[in-house]
Amino acid sequence: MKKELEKRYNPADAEEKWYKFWMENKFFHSAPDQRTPYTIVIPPPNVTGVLHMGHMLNNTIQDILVRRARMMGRNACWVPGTDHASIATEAKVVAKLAKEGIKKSDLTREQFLKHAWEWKEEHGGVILEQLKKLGASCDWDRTAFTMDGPRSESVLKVFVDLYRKGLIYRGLRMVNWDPKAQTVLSTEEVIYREEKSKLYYLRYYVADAAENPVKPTGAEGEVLHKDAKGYYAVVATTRPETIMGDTAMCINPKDPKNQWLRGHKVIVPLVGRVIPVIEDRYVDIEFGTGCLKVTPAHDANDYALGQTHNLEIIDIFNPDGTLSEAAGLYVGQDRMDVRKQIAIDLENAGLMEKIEDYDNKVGYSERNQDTAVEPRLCKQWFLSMKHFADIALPPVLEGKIKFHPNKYVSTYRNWLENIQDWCISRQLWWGHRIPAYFLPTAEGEDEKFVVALTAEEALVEARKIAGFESITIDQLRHDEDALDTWFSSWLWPISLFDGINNPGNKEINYYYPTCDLVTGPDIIFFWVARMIMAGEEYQHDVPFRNVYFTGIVRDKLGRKMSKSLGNSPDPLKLIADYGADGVRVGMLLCSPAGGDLLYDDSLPEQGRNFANKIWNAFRLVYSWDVDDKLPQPDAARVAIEWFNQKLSSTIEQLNDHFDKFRLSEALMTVYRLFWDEFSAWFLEMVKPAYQTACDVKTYNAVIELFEKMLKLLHPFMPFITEEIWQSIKDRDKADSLIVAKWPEAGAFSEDYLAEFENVKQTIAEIRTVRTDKKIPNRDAIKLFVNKGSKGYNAQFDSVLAKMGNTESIEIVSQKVDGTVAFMVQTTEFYVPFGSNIDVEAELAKLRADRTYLEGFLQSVMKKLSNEKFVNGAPAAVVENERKKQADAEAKIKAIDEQIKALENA
RNA sequence: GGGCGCUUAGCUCAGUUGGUUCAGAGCGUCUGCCUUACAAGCAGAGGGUCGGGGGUUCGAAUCCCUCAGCGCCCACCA
Repeated sequence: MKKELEKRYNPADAEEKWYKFWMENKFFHSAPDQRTPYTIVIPPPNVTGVLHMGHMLNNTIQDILVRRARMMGRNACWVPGTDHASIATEAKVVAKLAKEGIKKSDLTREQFLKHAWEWKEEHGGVILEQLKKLGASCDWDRTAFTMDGPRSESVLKVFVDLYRKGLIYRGLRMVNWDPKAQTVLSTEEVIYREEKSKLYYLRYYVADAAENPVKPTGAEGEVLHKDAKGYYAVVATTRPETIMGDTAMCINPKDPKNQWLRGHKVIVPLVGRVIPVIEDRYVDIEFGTGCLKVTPAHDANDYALGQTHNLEIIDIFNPDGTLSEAAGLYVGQDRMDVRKQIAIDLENAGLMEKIEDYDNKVGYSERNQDTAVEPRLCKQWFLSMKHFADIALPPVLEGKIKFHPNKYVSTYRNWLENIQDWCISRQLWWGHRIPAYFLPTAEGEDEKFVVALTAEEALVEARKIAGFESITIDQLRHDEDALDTWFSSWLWPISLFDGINNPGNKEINYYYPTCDLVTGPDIIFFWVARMIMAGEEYQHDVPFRNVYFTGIVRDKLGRKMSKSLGNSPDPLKLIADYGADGVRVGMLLCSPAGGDLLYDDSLPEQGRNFANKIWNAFRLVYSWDVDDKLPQPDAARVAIEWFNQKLSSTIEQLNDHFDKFRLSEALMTVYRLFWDEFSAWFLEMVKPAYQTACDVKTYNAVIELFEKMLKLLHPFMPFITEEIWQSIKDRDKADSLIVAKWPEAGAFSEDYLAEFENVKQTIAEIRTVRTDKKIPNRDAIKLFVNKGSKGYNAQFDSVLAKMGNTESIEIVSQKVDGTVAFMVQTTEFYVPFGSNIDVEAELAKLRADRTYLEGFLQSVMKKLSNEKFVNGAPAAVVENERKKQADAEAKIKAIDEQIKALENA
């Protein structure tokens, strides 16, 4: 006895049941074999992160690709994992400790890391559990972590290797300092924001007027400032708090305004330090007053100037952004507070010329967007990028790696062609500790270090250095810094298969290069480009063939989803409300590659409704009784033939969409196929009459077609399709839709399908007549067909009869009295109107149609009477126009006859 | 300042090399239906001079120029 099915699909039970089933049967697991591999590595989410809408979109897409590949017979391997996310995780641990009253600075490295690992164990991997709810078919046996054993070992080995290749070096550079996290950042990690700020004009009095009197040069446009205290220069700055670090003032040698300052010395306001006026063409004559204060320790350009002009460097900040002893003033106060205070003090001292409003760009840490980044002079580890740019550019330009959408190729090239060296050291503990060991050196002596995998190896290296032959391991000081997180991420497609530690092993040989990478364009530099570099360097091959860039998930108003705006829905709640399948469909419905997704609850709702539609189609078929003695109705025979062809044609389109990564369109193609063609047309055509059974031939065909539909739907909606797959007929225990074979497109004829569209149109017209003339659906009608050239084919009569509920279909040669007419292509159909007919309304409609056709005909005639067109256009196009002409003329003639008939009636 | 991209129906987007009635889809809107799979549904309907202007062509949403608006990335203008 068949069980009673719920009227609405209930996702919760099915999702849990089938995910468990897939796991137990190891359908997600992959091991190298004879099949062609299909590999995706997950963009590892932060280990302590939680699922957000961006992950939902990204992982839905990956799962769709993986599931389809699996059904295509590929050995699908989707490797999951998490990222240690050095800076973000360390910040979380620091914050957590702070709540408990523990300061990081009071802990040893070991103590801190213990807390961090505890935190990781507690919160780590939650996000992976959440992905399971979404239906992600990852090979969980392969779950990796960027800081686990094999990955850490890979990172260190690569560091040592690149150092030995001379590509990693240590250098004193102006770097970006995050005073909150107290670490340096790479240039890529700094994001600039436009801000309303102030431009302060400060007075720098001439210091040496006594021995070197100020002499106006008389140059045209010269600007001299003088008051009771003497001559002074005016310097415009956005950062008055840095004047304690000023060691020069700079003018452009060609600036007429400031010629008189040449060779003088000026006094830094408040500070009282006497500094030289230097000249450099770097200074923009047009900006401000043309006078620039030079603070070599706190601005990259000023630093360059300092190098050129041999200026003293005074670092006035502590690592936490407060003023240091070196500043002399405001010591211990925060730089932002000092900015406000010093403006007041300068004003009071009569040293402020004026203050103007100014739009400025300020750099912030990508991870910590409330603290401005401070340029700071530091010794750090760098990776020389020229070599990597050289090897990473060709595969993308030559199309060995394809970007979807393609426009990001320009972005990629632009970045690589202007690449800067990568600062890879971070002043953090949570991360891969840099395998460098410093040797003891005297004060003021240049640092000495060795790079090696372990302290023991470092010792061996160190002892080779003259003067250190008898050094002990305790005397080596392991570098305190950790590596940038991306220095491990860039190895991900290799390190997941242990290709660094075990070059050429079976796994790396089989799975590498991976196939598709799905990620956001915001990490094209951080991650995508660098993976290509690492891939070319260590595998001598690309890490992936295709990169699918997802858009950003925004709210309905186009705002980025964020915690602070509170406009981001909870993904797990969405899954609970709409079902995982519903949410997946919703995410994909309107997200073209590279295009932003404007999320709205109506999207998963549409997905849920679609799931329900599928469910009810199943309920219908499920409810049929089968009678093997019944003959197959002709309508069913025709319907099956038609749908087979329709299906084949759609599979071709669908595969094409997949091949071109047009996933939204792929989904929409299946959506329409199921809803419109399969449900609204096909099932209605084969549906047995009320309380009658279905013949066995039709039933079997319907089940088979339904199965094919389920296969096409499965990548998008894995749960409901598996649920129905398992219920629609008896199966072996381990049979599963997830490993079913993707349907192949059979033969089909475009002409046949087009002809069938005429049948559908005829049925639609009959329905319209029924509605207009208030003829109930249950009343059978007579249908007359005026023999026409196209638009009617008797082979579809059975379908026409069933769907239109006709009692007869009769060929006639002229309009039948007491009928209304409609036209499909050039064929006229007549349906008797039961009761009254509104002649005037009918005439008005016909005349409107006629007017339209007249206009259409005229435009066609215009083309055909144009000799240039007839001679210039391809014959097929011209022929087509002739057909259009004939059709239009035939239609007009028919309408005229109808009008005449009505007028006479 | 440099580079890239976008502008098609109320909304989100398709529209491949110019040429089938090419002006489309989904959603929304409107009308009528609780028809025995599904009201989370069914049957229909309306809606756009393809951002403006100019050009090439027999023919332009599609190619070229120009203007306007929007978005993204890069860049040291204090």
